[in-house]
Formats: sequence, C-alpha cells, structure tokens
Amino acid sequence: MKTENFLRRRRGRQLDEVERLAIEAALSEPRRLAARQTHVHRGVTVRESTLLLDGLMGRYMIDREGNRQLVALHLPGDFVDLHAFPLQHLDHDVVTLTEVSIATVEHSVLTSLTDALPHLTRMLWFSTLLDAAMHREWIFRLGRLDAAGRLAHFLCETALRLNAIDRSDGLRFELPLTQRDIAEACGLTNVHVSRVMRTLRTAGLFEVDGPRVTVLDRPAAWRVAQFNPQYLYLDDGDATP
Amino acid sequence: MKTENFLRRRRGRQLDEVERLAIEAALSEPRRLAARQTHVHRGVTVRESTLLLDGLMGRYMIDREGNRQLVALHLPGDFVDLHAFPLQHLDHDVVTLTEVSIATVEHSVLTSLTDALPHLTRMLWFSTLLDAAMHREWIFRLGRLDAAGRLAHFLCETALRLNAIDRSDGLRFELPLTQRDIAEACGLTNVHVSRVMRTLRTAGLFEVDGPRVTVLDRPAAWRVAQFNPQYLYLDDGDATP
DNA sequence: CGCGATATTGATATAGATCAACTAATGTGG
DNA sequence: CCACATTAGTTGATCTATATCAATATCGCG
Repeated sequence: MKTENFLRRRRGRQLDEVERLAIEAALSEPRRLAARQTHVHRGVTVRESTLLLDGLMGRYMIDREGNRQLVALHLPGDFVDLHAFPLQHLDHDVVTLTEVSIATVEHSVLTSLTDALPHLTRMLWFSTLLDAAMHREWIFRLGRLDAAGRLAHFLCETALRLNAIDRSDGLRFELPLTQRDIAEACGLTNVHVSRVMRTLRTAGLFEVDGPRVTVLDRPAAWRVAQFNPQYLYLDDGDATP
Repeated sequence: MKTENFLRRRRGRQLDEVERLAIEAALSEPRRLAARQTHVHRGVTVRESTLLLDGLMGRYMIDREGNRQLVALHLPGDFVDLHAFPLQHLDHDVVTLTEVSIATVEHSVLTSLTDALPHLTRMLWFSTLLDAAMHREWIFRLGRLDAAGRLAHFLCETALRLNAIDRSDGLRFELPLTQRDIAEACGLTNVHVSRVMRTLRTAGLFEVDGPRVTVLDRPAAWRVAQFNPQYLYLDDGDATP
C-alpha cells in the first residue's frame, strides 16, 4: 500500500476505496534514491510528481553565495512536489536528505484523475495546502521566535508529524539530520544550533543523542516554541499537550 | 467584472469564458469593509471564501505577547482565503489593512463548481499554490536576508504584483502601509525599518514619500534583495530586470 | 589506524532590538 | 478655529542575540 501514509491521521480527509485504488494504480513501482541528491531542479518543467514512501526529503531556496534555506522537510507519506502539478515548474530545488524510497505519478495521469474524481482532487489540493500552512508557521518561526524557540518549534512539529505516521510516540523519534541541516531550516548557523541545542538539553526540554531525539518536557517545549499544532490539521488526540 | 484581476498576467492560466462566468455568477455583490478589521478569525469554521476587489488585506500569525507576523499581503484580484475551502478553518487571522471592497463565494457553491469544472478547479488550486510559492520566498527572505535585503525584497515583490494588476508601471506605486506593517512583514522592528529605509533611500535604490514608493534603481534593488521573480509565475516581459 | 565529516568550545564582532525622547502630521471636540 | 490627543516617523544611546572566525574534539568508516 504505497499510499498508506498519505493524509494519514489528518482530520476527516480520508480517501475512499475508489480514490485510493486510482492513485495506487497511477503510482510507479517504488524506486530508491541515494542520500543528498537533487531530485528536482528549480525552473525545470516537471512531468511527474513524487510520493515519498520512506526516508527524508527537503525543499531548498539557495542564495547568491550558495547558502541554503530549507523551506520544507518531507516525511514518508508526503506528496513532495505535487505543487509542480498545477505550477508546472518549481521555484526551488527538491533534495533527498537520506536514502529514500519513492513512487511517482505522471502529470498526464493526474490530469485524468482530477478530471474524473473531484473529491480526490480536493484531497490532493488539501495536501498541498497543508504544506502552505506549514510554510506559514515557518514564516512565523523565523520572523518572531529566537533561536531556542525556533529549534524547539522545529522539533515539536517534527515529533507530531512523525507521530501521525507511526514513526514516533510523539516524544521519541529518529531524526537523521545534521546540525547544519537544522540550521538551514531555522535560519541559524550550525555553530549556534550546537550551542542552543545544549541549552535546550540542560534545561531538560529535549534529549538529543545523535539522531535520536526525545521530548522530555512537552509542555515546556511547546511553551518556548509557542507551539500550537492546529495548523497540522491532525486528528484530535494527536494534538493535545 | 469582479474577476478581472484574478490570475491576471499569470503565465498561461487564463480562465475560459464558461469558467469565468461560472465564478462571476457564484460571487456575491461587492461589499465594503472598513480598514483594520479582522475578517476571518483563526480556528473558526468558514463557509465562504473572499475575493479581494480593491484595497489591501493581510494574513497574520500572532505570538503569545501579541506580536504579529504578517505571512501574506493580499492585493486586488487575490482570492484571499480560498485556502479555507479545502482546509475548512484557517490557522491564522485575515485582516483588512485599508478600506476594501470584496465579494464572497459560498463553499457549497465552490464544491459544485469544482465537481463540474475540473480545469477551473486546477486554476483555483494554482492560485493557492501561488500563495504557497510566495510563502516560501518569505521564508527565504526571513531566513537568509539582512534587513536591507528583506525590505528591498518586499518592495520588489510588491512592485511586480501591483504591476500585474495595472496598479503600477513596475517602478512606481502606492503602498498605504505603515512602517509597523512592513516591520511585521519582514520580522523587524518599526524603528529598524525606519533606519534601513533611509539607507535604501540614500543609496538611491528607492524613493519613499509617504505611501508613494518609487524603485529608482531596479537592478541594484534586485541585487540586494537577491530577487528572482520566477516564483510569481508572471507573463514573460513582466519579469525581466 | 587515520581521514573526512560533524560537533563543540572560545574569543570577538556586529546587526538589530530596546528604551526613550522628540517631531510631524492628522484628527477631534469644545 | 484652536487646544489637545493620537498616530506615525525619526534619531540617539545602549544592550544583546547571533554571526563569524578559529581551534579542538569526536565519530563513523574504509
């Protein structure tokens, strides 16, 4: 079931059997991609979209000096570049962060599917707007939070998203990112991430042991992050402190 | 023609006559709203979406101390809260910045329209993804640019967006925002906006006279802003330095 | 074992925040 | 029409969070 994690535990957004089978049929066989490869280059017309089955991917904007800003982190079940279906080409790069497994759908097939199945279209639309909602939260994070708040916010968000796909109990999870990756997500330097991570650790909010992250004090973490998971549109029960 | 500015000058995204008439018929009579009113409150289930006909609106996230972060600025022709159609409720507030004129569509009508007109659905979808593309650019702006770059970027973006709806020649335009508004968009304080605006003025990049903004040196402005308008998906010709 | 990538720590520099005073413009009620 | 209040913008002085630069430590791995 390649779509098992797609829209998983998103409040009231289940696909019916016909819709799910239609997408499953449209998806290519799973493929593996190595870590740290650019999968979609900005500006290039794309003719298929990618469903992430396993591993992590990211979307990047790059400045003149080559500094990268992560604008989205993608987890299994995310339709990574579905944006490219209405947009036709992307304004940013899509990159693998770990080794990943993906399946793809041709845009021509998506056009047929969306011609025939309007409710499915709205669910696909919804999934891209979930990305937009996360974008907005990232804008808030960068515009209004200090370094500790940004890191805590990033970790709280990731914890709940992984929980929704049963990759976490909401507190403990694997996050195979470097501090540089996290810095690129949070608009900080890797040096400062290292320092602030330690203060979060010594404050008893998080435990970080390599890629293994544990939320030790969720209420306190949510407080410094000013975290309110409403924007993730999760099932009730996954989104209470 | 209430939809005259909707998707105006967006490369290859015109509505056909049937689609345009369908939306026109679905739109309410224009209404006026006073400046600085919250039009949609976060979390409240909304049953209609708003097309902005004239004036400026914004979308805000608010932190614990009441500091606001603008996450989107909306101009005439924008379907301000179309996101709420698939999402059902918003994770942020929608506010009028000036006196505005709006027309609304019931979500129930949008459901019928999108059941019947798949291409129209994809165009509506596209328009929300344009917002998402702008969100990403704002993440980049906040994460990777300094204050001068952020202000220049904000002004360059606004210049081109206003140009697309014939409210500017791409260089000169009215922007009835306070420095506090701009600060809330760019993750800065109003004091710092004041100072950096002056440096942009003395550097000969912009002239700002109350709400009247002129881009004096567009190549230089684009350079400090690291501005690349690809993400606005404008007609060719509107997007060349 | 040794090498490249990652993380940590220290010293210093700086962009932007904060606090406060002042000015200019706009509006309001008597 | 004036006195006064309100809002927006400007300028200055100081403070602080984060960047930058540089050295060292640690880890995974061929």
